[in-house]
Amino acid sequence: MPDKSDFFQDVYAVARLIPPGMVTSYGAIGTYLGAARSARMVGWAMNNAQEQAPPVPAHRVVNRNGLLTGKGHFNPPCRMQELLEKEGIVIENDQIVDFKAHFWEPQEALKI
DNA sequence: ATCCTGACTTGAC
DNA sequence: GGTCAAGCCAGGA
Repeated sequence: MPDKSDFFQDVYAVARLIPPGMVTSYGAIGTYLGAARSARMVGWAMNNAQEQAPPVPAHRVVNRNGLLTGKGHFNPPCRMQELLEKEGIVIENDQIVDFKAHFWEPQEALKI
């Protein structure tokens, strides 16, 4: 059934596990999946995530800088920022304020 | 088949 | 501390 690699499904699964008000980085997911050097694939997976039936909170996934790099890839751009702000995350200049405090690590959430 | 690009990360200067 | 360059895998031309 896996049209795409299971890696993609795994990325979606982890992304959906991200609790509201929390954000994570592509590398964090990649590292958890064992693809630390393939953070780009995580981003590519997110591109398909928009077509996935179960909505994937891609807006909770940002780069290691806490910068909303994928903002322009959303259906309506800037939607990402609004969604994050709606969840209580403060964003300034397309960058998450106190990103470290809102950082969510799959390895920690899924218990080591 | 090659070359380039891309929602990234890390190491080095 | 910021900036540059290389590495990474997949997809499109």
